[in-house]
Amino acid sequence: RCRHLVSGYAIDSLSQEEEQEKEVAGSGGGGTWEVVVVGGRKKQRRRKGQKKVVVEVDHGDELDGDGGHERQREHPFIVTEPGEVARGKKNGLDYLFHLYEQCRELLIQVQNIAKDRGEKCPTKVTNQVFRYAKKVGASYINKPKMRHYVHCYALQCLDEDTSNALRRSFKERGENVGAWRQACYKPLVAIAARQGWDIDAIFNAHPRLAIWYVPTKLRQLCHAERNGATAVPAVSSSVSARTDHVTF
Amino acid sequence: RCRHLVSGYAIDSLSQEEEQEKEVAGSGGGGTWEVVVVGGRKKQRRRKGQKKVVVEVDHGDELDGDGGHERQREHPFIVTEPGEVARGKKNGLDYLFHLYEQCRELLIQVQNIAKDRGEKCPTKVTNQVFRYAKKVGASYINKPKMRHYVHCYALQCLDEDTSNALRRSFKERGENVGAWRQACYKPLVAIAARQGWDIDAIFNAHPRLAIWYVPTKLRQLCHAERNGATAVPAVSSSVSARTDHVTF
DNA sequence: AGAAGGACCAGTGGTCCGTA
DNA sequence: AGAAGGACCAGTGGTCCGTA
Repeated sequence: RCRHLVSGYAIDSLSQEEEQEKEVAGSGGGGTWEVVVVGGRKKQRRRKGQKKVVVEVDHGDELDGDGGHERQREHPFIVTEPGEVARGKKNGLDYLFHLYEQCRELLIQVQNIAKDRGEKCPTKVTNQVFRYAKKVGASYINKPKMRHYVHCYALQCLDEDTSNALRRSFKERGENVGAWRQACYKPLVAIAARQGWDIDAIFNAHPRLAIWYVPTKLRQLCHAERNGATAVPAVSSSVSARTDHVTF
Repeated sequence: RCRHLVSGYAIDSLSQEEEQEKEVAGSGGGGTWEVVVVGGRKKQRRRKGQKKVVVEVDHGDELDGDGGHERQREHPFIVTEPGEVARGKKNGLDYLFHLYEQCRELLIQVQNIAKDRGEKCPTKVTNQVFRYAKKVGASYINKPKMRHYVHCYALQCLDEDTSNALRRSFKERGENVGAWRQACYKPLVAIAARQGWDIDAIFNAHPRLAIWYVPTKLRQLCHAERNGATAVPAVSSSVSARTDHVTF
């Protein structure tokens, strides 16, 4: 239950490669730790319609004869009930929420360092915090994952009973994580409706939630729901595809 | 005294070129307006040690046969007493401070638009605000200028008497704007000292100042002054040159 | 020499899509 | 098919330095 978090902070910058050896992967919701290092290499991806020439650079056999190691991916999440430990190569939702608490601790450390140095002090979980997470060995924390599930954590913060009920219901029905994640939007929009639709204010009023950016899609859903129940695209499909872009 | 500010807001994006015709330059501190359009073109600058090949692209004789116009630069600031109107091709410090108030109004407009659209709402004067300023014709507002004098405006907000006294003193001694600007740091650091050194908190506590980012140099001076009066580099020289960079 | 501001650049927020 | 996350990209904060 008590997660390991490398404490203290080192002083100099650190490349991603330097991290590759000390891999730590969280397991279920329990206290187990697996340390895994696996081989293999990745290729660059190519962006759609990017047409640009990609030069394949081979980093193999460089100075460090040791060769590269590939970081093991975290086990996928499954829908678990509150308190339930995921079995097999899966992680449960208590563990997911725990990662958000860990990010908060990391942010606090980053803030303290910044204050000490007289530098500007982040109030949100920024890239700097994710970089710091890597640096102190919490390499299982990454931006795309944390941003992906922010609204799920928001529901957990703002209405734990509803969050728990949703988990039980989706587990019972054998739904996958993606379906559960989608379903988290609706009760949040309902909360926003009760509180005057200001989702930013709702996030900022909650001490653990205030450090997270409001996810774009949640913001859009609140906006759409407020402006007439007309043509509200059920929480399933992508709102962003329908967004008119009008800027200055 | 009552400055013109284009009201209402247009809907689509606007390139910089489209702005070039409706140039409005503020004059002194009075109510005069000069509308100036002058000819000429600029070249790209080349960055120091950049060695990269620069392709000169000629945009002349494009669709709009009218040809390009060059924006007239704003008149330089001179040190004026409170209430004093700058004469000749100069702008006074009341006008400088007025620009900060105008930025605040522009930010409020940008915020209202964002709220209407359900988009994220800036709390500070961001690039978006400067872009909006250009769009509504306030092309005499630009980021480098506003950032350059933020701490001078901060002093004006936080201690108007000291700010006024400093202006009178520097005018009397015939000092130029740069010297006055430098001198604004010291009383600000003194204010910070009295209030526990938290310059961010000081900015945020003031309604008109809270929308401005704390300037790097002011932050550094506060930090240096707090950490022992030892080796504090008189406000004159660059602090940034002495800054150790230690990041993650 | 003193000053205004176009334009650059490192690092951000946001998330796509090649990967497993 | 479902999911994790490396890596990309448009637009940011910050300010240098070519310009007048």
